[in-house]
Amino acid sequence: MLETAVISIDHSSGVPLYRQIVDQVLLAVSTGRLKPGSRLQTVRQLAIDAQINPNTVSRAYRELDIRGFVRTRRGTGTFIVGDKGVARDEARHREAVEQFCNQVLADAGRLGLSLSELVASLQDRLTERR
Amino acid sequence: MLETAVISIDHSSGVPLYRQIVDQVLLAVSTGRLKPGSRLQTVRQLAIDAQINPNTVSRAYRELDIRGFVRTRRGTGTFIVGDKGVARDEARHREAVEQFCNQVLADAGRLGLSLSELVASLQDRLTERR
DNA sequence: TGGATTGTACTATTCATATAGTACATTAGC
DNA sequence: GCTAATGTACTATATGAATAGTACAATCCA
Repeated sequence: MLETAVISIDHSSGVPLYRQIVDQVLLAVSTGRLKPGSRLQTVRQLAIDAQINPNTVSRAYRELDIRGFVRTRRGTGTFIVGDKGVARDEARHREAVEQFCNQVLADAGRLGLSLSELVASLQDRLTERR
Repeated sequence: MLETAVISIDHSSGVPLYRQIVDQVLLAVSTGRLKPGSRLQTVRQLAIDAQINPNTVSRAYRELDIRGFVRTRRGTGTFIVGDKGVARDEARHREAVEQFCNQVLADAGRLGLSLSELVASLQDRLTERR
């Protein structure tokens, strides 16, 4: 039971749930947060945690399996595959940052927060950190 | 024809198209990129540019109209509304920014994205503007 | 006045997504 | 072998989103 809760679902983002799962696992792999052999949450557990249907989780895991990033075994669980995990993929990582920022901006826009004040606030935290 | 193409659609993001439009307009308003009186692209033009259906654009504009951010007039176009900027509570606003940033940092952390690269990416967008 | 432009309404259709519910298959471990 | 846990298959259903197509309404402008 070493699996960490890497996956969190945003029900209001508009992004398909199964896709949020896939994306987050891929990202976690590319950042090294999930290493080969790491065990994902069980289908049922993630379904409970994220308050979604087990079928939806299963679908996401199956897609990851097909794409070769995880290996799934009935009765056992779903695990990150050994050497598919290629050392941190820089391109993918940059893409992830881009997408994440896009989402942040969209959310901010909805809340009426401006880009400049976000940057300012985040920057403060950068300098604060020692 | 002074409207600038503020809106770009990502067909592969999973985010509903009409929602991308709404979000981007809100963001552009909050950053001052779109000012009161600015004219949005026409329904048909944006539909062509973004390669989507005019109905989808219309739906987005209608939502923005209902929420009071734009004013739409047949035969004329769709324009950013004057003072939706409501005199705002600065303290409350700063608090909102703080909370939002906390959430962003939590999400980023879970995904394995560092604060510094986020700030860098967001900063790029600040200077990109024109 | 008349035509061009703009946004809207409406119906129908297609597709993806998510869900519920049930049953089953595989594996681990006692 | 038995049981619990795991993932899977299947059917059915509901909903949202996007599209196509057509017609219409309001406005502007020459």
